[in-house]
Amino acid sequence: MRHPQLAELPCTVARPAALLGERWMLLLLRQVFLGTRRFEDFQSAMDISRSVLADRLGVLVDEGVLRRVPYAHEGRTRHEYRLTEKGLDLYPVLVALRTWGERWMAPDEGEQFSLHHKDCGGDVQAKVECTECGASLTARDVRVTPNA
Amino acid sequence: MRHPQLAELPCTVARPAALLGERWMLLLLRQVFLGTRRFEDFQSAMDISRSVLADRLGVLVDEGVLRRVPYAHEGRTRHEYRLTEKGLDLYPVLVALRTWGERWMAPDEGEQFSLHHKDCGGDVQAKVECTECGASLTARDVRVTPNA
DNA sequence: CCAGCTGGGTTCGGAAACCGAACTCTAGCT
DNA sequence: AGCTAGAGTTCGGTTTCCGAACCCAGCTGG
Repeated sequence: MRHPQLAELPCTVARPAALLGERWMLLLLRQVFLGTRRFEDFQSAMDISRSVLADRLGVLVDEGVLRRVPYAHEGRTRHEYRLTEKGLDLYPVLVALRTWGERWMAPDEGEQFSLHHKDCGGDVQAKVECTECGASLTARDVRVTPNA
Repeated sequence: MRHPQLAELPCTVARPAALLGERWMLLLLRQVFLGTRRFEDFQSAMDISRSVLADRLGVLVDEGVLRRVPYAHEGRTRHEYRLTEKGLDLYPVLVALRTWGERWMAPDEGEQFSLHHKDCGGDVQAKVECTECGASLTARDVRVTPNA
């Protein structure tokens, strides 16, 4: 199973994992959520090669995670890449990465940036929750059952 | 910045993203959380080449996400790969992927497997939460501030 | 009106990563 | 001693990635 074919497995973990597990994808999304929108800005922020950057942005646009929006800049039409609804909905994945990174890979210098709830100023964290009883769960609290 | 160097950035999103954004890593972790432990089982479940599988498992062991545990099997010593505490703590990332996949990439056939809270049987979901007020947040509810 | 600059890419040839198949090594079983 | 099975390692050929160079459209300045 070459990697591309994995994306067609009928599994809601494998499919996103195959898409976001491509090199650069998560880094690219991190950058998007930090507010980067333009080709040149991605390129200088991440130091990725132009051809691969063009390719990855294209994939994300094809998948409907980003959309290419024209806008006026100094009297010219330019484009920027913006998150769609589908893309915005990836936020928990990125926050989960950060929550894990904070706990297990924290750099000595402390964080580059902070996240706060706009309304109350509180800290932001990813959690796994039971939709029934509202309990906060770890892997050990969950039972996996294969479907028919 | 070649991809490997990204892992040394002092950023708690970039570092995990560089590790898990390597090809196969997320798929491998999915498999681990589904209960796969042995080399041969990973190989047949994912159809990854043996050399790359050996390499990736090695990286995860070096990073402390997995540990190689000897155990007895039909009177012989064998090894299996098991999640460490650090590895178990990646659960929210995988559940976040699944929550997103369910919403945006669901296959027609329905899910391969279900997740339920052992105690109450309820459904399991990843969420972003404010640790202060407990509100459930989206990307739009969060303010990003660069640190000094 | 033509050269130059800038954002946003595409097109190379060489380097790195990946692949399947074959090989190795260790241990028990016959 | 020979066979089997798990767990890798090695090897030659194919993809994918990279940096650098090139392309194109639309101002700007001379």
